[in-house]
Amino acid sequence: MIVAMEGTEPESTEWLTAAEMRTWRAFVQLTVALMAEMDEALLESHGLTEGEYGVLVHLSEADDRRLRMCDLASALRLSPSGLTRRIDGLAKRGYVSRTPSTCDRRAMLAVLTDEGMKKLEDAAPTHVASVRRSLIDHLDAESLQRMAEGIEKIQESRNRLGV
Amino acid sequence: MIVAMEGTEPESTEWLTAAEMRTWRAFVQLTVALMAEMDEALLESHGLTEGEYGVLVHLSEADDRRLRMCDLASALRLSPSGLTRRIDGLAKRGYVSRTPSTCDRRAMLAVLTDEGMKKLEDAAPTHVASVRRSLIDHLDAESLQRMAEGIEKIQESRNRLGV
DNA sequence: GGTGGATGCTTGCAGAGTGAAGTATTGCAC
DNA sequence: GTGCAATACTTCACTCTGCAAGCATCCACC
Repeated sequence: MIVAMEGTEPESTEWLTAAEMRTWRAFVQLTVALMAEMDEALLESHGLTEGEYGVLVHLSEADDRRLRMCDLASALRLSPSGLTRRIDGLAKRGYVSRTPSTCDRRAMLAVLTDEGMKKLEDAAPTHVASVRRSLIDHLDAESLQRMAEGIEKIQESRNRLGV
Repeated sequence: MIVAMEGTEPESTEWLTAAEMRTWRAFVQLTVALMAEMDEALLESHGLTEGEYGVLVHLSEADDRRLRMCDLASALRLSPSGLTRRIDGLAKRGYVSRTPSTCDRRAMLAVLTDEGMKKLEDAAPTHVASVRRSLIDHLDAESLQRMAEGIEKIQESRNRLGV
């Protein structure tokens, strides 16, 4: 493969060693599979996409169960228009409502309704079970710990370098 | 948060501990950021999406630089129609061509053109650099090794259980 | 206290993906 | 060999997303 070196020396800054390449590919493959499984499980059992579930989770954790659209959008890494439409869908089903902000009349607040909270409480066990079944149950405590450390290390380093 | 337990006991099969929850969230957050960075870097510098790059990579590694559409689709985890359109785009730019299979007249083969191969060789360093800059350079050799082991372990276990 | 740039949201449009339907071909059962 | 299910691909209709444009509001500066 054209991006992998034959040797195993890690000092190159240009190419990936074969081992690094394998790891990268495995990582990508795993994450794609994981996300697909999460999504399917939740959609099938509760009619929610992972994206919609994410909205409910974020709102449930916010003060007063409400967030400004723009804050929610950046938390979900979604464009403003993307969020508008996602909230449209959730609002139509009664899980979220919109309220204009009193302090900034430009802003809209997305509010988790009681029905939405109920839906979230309903769906959460399915989501958690998926996370367990797809990922966590495949690691013993020590490996899990190490993976967590690795992820933390990456995030730290990335944040430090401002990526 | 409604899916995280307060304690740290790992024995529950229903809920996630707070630590597990943190790890899961960090993982998701990291992967989303990573994929976005990869995609942006490649698109900006070479006008290829990660998906299109994937097509070129797979074809470049295949015998005779060609693959049946259906095999390519499953390798890329893409629906048949999705692949048709993606190949349309690459064919329009001359990187891939289509040839009917001689042995099975239902099948079409996607073939990597010389121009496509050149494009791939051109784009690969960018992709590799992204992988380094976004992920691999943030880990020392030992941590990288551990992460790789963890991913392998997960995949093994998942395969064994037929997930 | 105006005014101009920044900010927040929605809408129109375009791109990429999926699933179902349609067509062509294969291959197994009989 | 004939019939029929399975397979391979494309097209169509739809969804989801982002960008650009448009409108309302805010804020900072004169």
